[in-house]
Amino acid sequence: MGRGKIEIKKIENPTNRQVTYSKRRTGIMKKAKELTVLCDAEVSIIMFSSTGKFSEYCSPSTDTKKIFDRYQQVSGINLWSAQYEARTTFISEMQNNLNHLKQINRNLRREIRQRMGEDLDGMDIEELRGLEQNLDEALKVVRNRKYHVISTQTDTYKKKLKNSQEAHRNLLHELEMRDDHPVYGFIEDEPTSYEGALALANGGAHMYSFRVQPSQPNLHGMRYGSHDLRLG
Amino acid sequence: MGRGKIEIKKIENPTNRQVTYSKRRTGIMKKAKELTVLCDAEVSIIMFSSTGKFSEYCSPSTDTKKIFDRYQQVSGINLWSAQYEARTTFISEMQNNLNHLKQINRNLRREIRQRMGEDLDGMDIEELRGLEQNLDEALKVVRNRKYHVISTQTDTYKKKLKNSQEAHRNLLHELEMRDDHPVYGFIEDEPTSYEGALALANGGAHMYSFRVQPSQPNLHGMRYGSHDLRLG
DNA sequence: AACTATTTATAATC
DNA sequence: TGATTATAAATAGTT
Repeated sequence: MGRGKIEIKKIENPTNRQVTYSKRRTGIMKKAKELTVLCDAEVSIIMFSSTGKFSEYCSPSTDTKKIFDRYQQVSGINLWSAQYEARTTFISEMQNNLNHLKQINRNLRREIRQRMGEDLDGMDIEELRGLEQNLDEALKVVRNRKYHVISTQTDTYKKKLKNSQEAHRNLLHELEMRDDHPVYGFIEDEPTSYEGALALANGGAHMYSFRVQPSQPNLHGMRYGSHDLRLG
Repeated sequence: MGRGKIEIKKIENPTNRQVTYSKRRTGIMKKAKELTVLCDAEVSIIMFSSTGKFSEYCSPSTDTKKIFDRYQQVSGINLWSAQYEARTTFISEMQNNLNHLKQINRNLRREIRQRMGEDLDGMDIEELRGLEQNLDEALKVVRNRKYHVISTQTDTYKKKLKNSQEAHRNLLHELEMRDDHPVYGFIEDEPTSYEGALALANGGAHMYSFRVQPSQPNLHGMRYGSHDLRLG
């Protein structure tokens, strides 16, 4: 339609091509609008000119995204299904892992409660006897360990004290040699015997202050008693 | 264009609407093809009629997916981000939950190991003392429970035995009364005393066979000893 | 689905 | 670019 008929093939003159693109683009968009209104249709048009210029039309009742979703459903072409479905699988597997872990944690908690003498109602004699023996053995090991730690710490303390005393004596000696001034002796204000340390360890105050760094900060402060751990 | 001018508004007659849709759809598709060829453009058209019929056109040099990808880049609109990113967030949160659960799992296992007298190296005297006391108390509770269960079972057993004996006597009595035949007396082949049952419970054979149904089947068989639980 | 009178789109031109 | 216009193309109403 126009002053003359044209052959439908690429317009080589870039200016002409651009002009025609502009005119025909307007025409298509107008037609799309008319179709939308006249026929109550949903239409999405996306186009790029040869120079990369982008234009779109979308019927007002919807948006490009909805058209896109519907397109996928109808066409069966799933444009991002590969990634999407991979994720669905992944999520499903994670969900299973999560549930499995929760179950395991519940069991572990129950075991701890039983090891604390709680929740024993469901146990038969065999199980109770097994638990009793296990606790008995553990108690012995823990006691031995405690005594071992106490004696080690006492030894270390004695050694340090001895070194300190010696250093003090040497200092005194040096001072006496140099200035001939009399100086007060070393004063003991801590128990040095193993027995003393043991007594304190069984109920006394905080004699030893070098605490081991807790390796599980989120459990610290509620070990051997409280089990109010969230999540599972 | 046609026999008469028409107003651009929805065609109420469904048949007319469908006919017009069909004619104009053909027209737009033809225009799109011409535009593609004449102007070397990329065009994507997706449309749905009011009856839900789907049609599409895409310039042959490309495909709808590429057009959409390009559309996303140019428009900045992310066509699938909403669902996709929601999943990303969800996965991330699950990952955190999983890690948290794993950490809790490790802590619970460590506590069990320590309650079994293992893995005590990192514990200071305060902690060891706390554990020792806790084990000691638990042991007492478990022992009491065990004795309680044993005595209850023994009582039940005694009661059953008594009933059985009585039934037997009654039967004998009835027989004697009826036929005047001499019959062998009741034979005891199980210990009936509390002391006997206790002795067995502390190391003997499986006298009591009524086992409680395990409420954690996946832990059954490795309680109080093995902790080879997977996952975490 | 074919026809055709008419409207509409647009190629060439300014 | 934008307006004009002669003409090709599209299509509304009809068969």
